[in-house]
Amino acid sequence: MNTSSTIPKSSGLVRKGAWTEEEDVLLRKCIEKFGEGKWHQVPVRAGLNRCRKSCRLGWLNYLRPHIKRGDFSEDEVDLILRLHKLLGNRWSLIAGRLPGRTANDVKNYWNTHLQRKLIAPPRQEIRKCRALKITENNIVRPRPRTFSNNAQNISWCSNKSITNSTIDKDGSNNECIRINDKKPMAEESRHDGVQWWTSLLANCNENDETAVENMSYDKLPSLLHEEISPTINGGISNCMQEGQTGWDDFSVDIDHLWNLLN
DNA sequence: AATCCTGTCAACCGCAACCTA
DNA sequence: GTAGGTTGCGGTTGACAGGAT
Repeated sequence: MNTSSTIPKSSGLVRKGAWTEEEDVLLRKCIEKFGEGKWHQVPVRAGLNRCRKSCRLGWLNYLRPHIKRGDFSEDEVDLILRLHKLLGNRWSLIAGRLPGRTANDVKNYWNTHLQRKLIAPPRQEIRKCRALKITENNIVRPRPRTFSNNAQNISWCSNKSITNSTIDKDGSNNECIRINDKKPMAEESRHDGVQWWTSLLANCNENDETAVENMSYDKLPSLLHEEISPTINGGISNCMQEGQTGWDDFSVDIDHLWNLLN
């Protein structure tokens, strides 16, 4: 972030481009004083000639405490692969499971290191890949959002009240989520959420139990075939139900997922 | 030594979801 | 119900560094 040597680009009144050390200090002081959030006020409060997005990004990706820099460990890479297989490009969710890593970091790492490996494996491995049976995997795409107190009665996605789901397989062997339209108690719903993850993982493991256990090229093709299922998108909303007010609650379910992954 | 090529990553942009009046 | 404002996400871009030629 501190690349004051670079020539700042400017368009109109709002500064763009790399942040200077001085700007970093101003932003840090502002956040320390007023806390995170209210990003539209941050540029004024901090005395920065930056747009609120730039301020937010600067804080979240670089100035926030405990940001981890440097190479990803094997464990981290393994986890990224597992979660990406499960969640798709939900970088913020994946980053949420990697302490000190930001969504931008994870996304960049995926695009530069992992995606390249997936798309262009070494020639000698291509033949191996072809020989493998390729299975399709559905990707869960929860839409992370913040929820106010008012929002707790709102279904996570805009679908009707979806409360219980099971993973099902139709005749074509495509997995889908069957939504049952009933309203469980809060505890029940959380349990359902855990069950949902459990079922999902069980299904994933059924397809290729060790596909992401060992990061080798001959295991990668199955990761390439990801389909986004809108029904799954609805299904995951089951994880957040009555009495669950936001991602804090959801993270509990993610914790279960985490345990299941390990 | 100069130039080109490629990889990396910080930062920006557009957009959908959400909030509030 | 809705319009305007805000937030956060993911995709993309562009500057820079280092290696190859």
